[in-house]
Amino acid sequence: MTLATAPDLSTETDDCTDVSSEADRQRFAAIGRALADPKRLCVLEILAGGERSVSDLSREASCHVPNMSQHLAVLRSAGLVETRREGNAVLYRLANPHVLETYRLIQALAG
Amino acid sequence: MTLATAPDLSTETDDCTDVSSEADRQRFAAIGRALADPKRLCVLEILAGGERSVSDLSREASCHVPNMSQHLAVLRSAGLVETRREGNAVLYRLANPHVLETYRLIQALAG
DNA sequence: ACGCTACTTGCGTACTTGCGCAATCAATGA
DNA sequence: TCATTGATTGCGCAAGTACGCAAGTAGCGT
Repeated sequence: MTLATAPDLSTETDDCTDVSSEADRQRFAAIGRALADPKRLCVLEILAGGERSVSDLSREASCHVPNMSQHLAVLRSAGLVETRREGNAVLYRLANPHVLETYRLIQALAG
Repeated sequence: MTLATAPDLSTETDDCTDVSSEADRQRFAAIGRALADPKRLCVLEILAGGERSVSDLSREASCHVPNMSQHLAVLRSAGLVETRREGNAVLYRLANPHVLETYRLIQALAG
């Protein structure tokens, strides 16, 4: 019906004509959701400058600590950031360089 | 307070210590939101194989046409897909190669 | 004009998310 | 042990989102 080039990629177990399973797409979407909030993107930008505590982050992103903690939980469960404790403080950092790379690409898309 | 490397990037007009303005992050987040749904990711995968009509897409992604139309509207307003009319049909395609590249990176992140 | 097919929009409902606030947990120091 | 600082969790509400269904719009053929 379309004149489209075609469905070449086959051998799929799923409804969708392509590479990923629905479960996979669910995981990818979770990452999308983590990247779907300006405050969380702000956090990524700050963390690009290095490890920060929750209170640092909430100060620099101007939001209340509990709210920041929730945003960080989203980022963490998406695997975009990791933590370590240092005494009283919990320090957050980017999980790996791909995170920033992905964010840069999104910025380019919005360009 | 942290031992973190520091706030080097300065000269910002904004609350956040980094490169983007809040308005920019809002636009980036809109792209994140567009990527935050499995069905929309499915659409991107299908469109990676070439232009498709709305009814093609809804069949291949197994969802009802009006629902698909709404998902496509989200993708379109995020600038991820573009359309052209061909007679009765509206054909959707990826707006540019960066879209797929970004999606691949997200998949890698989820890896 | 009509009907037909393809797509979009509007509306109601169920579900999810972001946020502030209060309460709680965790680590340190007196 | 108790107080203090730092972070997380639970709760309630407002706002946003996904979906199905019905209604509306757009192009094509008769």
